[in-house]
Amino acid sequence: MENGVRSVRRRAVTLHDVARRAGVAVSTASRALSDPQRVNVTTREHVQAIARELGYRPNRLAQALPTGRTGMLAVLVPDITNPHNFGLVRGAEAQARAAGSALVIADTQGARELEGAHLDRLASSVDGFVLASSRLPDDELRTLAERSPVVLFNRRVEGVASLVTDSVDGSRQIIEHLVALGHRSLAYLAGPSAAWSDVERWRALSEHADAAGARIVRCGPFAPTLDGGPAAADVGMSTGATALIAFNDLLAIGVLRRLGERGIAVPAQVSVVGYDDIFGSDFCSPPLTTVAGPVDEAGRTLVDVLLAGRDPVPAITLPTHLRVRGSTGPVLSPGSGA
Amino acid sequence: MENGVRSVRRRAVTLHDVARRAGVAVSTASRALSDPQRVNVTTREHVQAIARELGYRPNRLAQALPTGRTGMLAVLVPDITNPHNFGLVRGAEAQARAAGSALVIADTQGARELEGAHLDRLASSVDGFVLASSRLPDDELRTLAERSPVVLFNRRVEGVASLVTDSVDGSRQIIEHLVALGHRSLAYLAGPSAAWSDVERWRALSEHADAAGARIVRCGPFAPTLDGGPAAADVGMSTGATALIAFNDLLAIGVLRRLGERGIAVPAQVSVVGYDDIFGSDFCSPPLTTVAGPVDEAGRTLVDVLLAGRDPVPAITLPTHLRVRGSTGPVLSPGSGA
DNA sequence: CAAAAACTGGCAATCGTTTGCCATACTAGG
DNA sequence: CCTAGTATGGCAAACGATTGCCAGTTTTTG
Repeated sequence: MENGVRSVRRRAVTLHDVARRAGVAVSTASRALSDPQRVNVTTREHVQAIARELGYRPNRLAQALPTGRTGMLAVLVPDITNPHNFGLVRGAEAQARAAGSALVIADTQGARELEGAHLDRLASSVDGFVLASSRLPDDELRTLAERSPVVLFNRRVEGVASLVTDSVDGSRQIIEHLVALGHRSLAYLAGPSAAWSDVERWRALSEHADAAGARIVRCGPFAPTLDGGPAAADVGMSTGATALIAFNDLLAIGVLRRLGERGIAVPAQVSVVGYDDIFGSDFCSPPLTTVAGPVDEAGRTLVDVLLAGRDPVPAITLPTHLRVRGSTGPVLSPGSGA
Repeated sequence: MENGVRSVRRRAVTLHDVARRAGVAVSTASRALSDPQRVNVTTREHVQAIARELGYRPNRLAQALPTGRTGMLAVLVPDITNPHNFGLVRGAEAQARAAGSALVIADTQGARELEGAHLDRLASSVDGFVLASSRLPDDELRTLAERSPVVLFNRRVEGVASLVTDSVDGSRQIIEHLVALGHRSLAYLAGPSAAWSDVERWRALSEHADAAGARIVRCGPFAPTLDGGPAAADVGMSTGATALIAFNDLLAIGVLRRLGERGIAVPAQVSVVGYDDIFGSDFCSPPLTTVAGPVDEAGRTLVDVLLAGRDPVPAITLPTHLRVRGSTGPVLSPGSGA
């Protein structure tokens, strides 16, 4: 009856409180709540009723100590600002929530040291890591994976679980598309050289371009942000290429803006392609042709892999497809235009 | 010398290991690391050296249990997808990191129950909550604030720390701007009615419109997303208004797209305004006139407030300003156009 | 009807750290 | 030289759960 106090006290209701009130031992109370069949139905229901009445909420920290399961998953991204990562985070969040876990987000700023610091900092607090576009060297990742569950996104390392969106095939589709439109001289506007996907994309692009008989040059690296656009656009144009392939959409949109400022018509004078199909790439002007991957699904799957454990270490590849929009068009011979 | 094992074992180095190796009690080891002046300089340095040598990392969970400080902050947003929240998260992350804390992100989907569930779930795992656009009733928020540190973003509740971007003043600026352009008939495309800022914005808009002698009608509510755009645009146009004010930029951009599809020229036939100045509002077409606030700063300040404690409960207002872009223009009399 | 099996509930150790308190040793003051 | 005061380090009790093991009490089985 000392119920009406609605007290100012901060102390939360613990299992001890429940046990005392129910007249049983803590161990029994614990089992009544988490291991139902281990305790007599009447006792169990009594304890559960008391717990409900008292508004008992288990202290997750205290639970985590003996069990080793914290119910937290960490997601490390190189740049929270990049809308690309938000699809990932959204998918991961959804799946984590469904599994009763919460998500810790950290921004590594694409810096190896910061990534390591976060890893150290969080190691004891989370059940596993999703590492998006990790910049850590292969062996460090392998070592890490030995001591805690890790799954890589858009990075492949032998022996470590990973999921990539198939940007190799995406690159093929880009080349195919551009060549079909008559482009023979292309420029790749590179992202950070520490990024695995930059290497992958460039490799695939150049191979397929070769195979298709097109010329492609690599410019950069540029900052993979809107702000990287101007520099990339100018360098790209100076190569004389008729199509610019940007490391990602952020850069591509930045390029588009710069071209607009300079009065260069897209796609009449130059075509532009990106990767990721981020928020905004469908309503920038012109809308961007880009390689889309199922990011939400990626987020969900990554969390799944993390929670499922990984005996045959999975190396998943999610398909991509080229979303053709207004930023690419047929190459115009110099005299054919206006 | 059994160092070279580089073992497969997962067990992390604990304080016990350090203490044993250093030949001191755990308590001494603990103090040597966290309360330096409590222990003799030689002992202290010896312990620290051992700790370093063994690569000791304190288990944050175990630390959190007795101290009550977890070093985690939770940020609850109604929609991770909304780029508006990116800025907030980015700012919060930066400040949290600077303070040695990590960030837990949860998506409430604008649903009261889910928000409550997350709150319950995380209460014991975090040092405090940043609640963005909370949908919880005032008294629940007050109760919550009594038992754990809470700071509200874009919501004001007596007795609870809060920070809002001044959308009241932003609304004034919108009206002033539109009226100056000759608009006298306006429509507000409302967001979720459970959203505090929707109420605020509408109140300020209608007051200022009245004062300026303009007519304004309220339509909706609409989903505050790109997908809400078509419905909002169509209803808005049916009112005969010459300017549409959307609850947020997401909705506004959706509206812009719909108007484009319907062949309605912006701003020639109708002007469009949004709130938030999200990523993309500067490169959609036409670029969106919108009320911008310092979101990054907001994120940082929110975390500051949370960590600082709050004796005179702070109620901060951050200034906003209207960023005029291409989506608003002078009202054209029917005959004056083409 | 006795013995074995199955149920229930409790004791106590454990997870890794922090921290109040006590004991010892050493320093300084009178 | 004795006493009061101050470093220094250790013991052990938290923090709030989980869980292995054991002891009673059923129930089942032959």
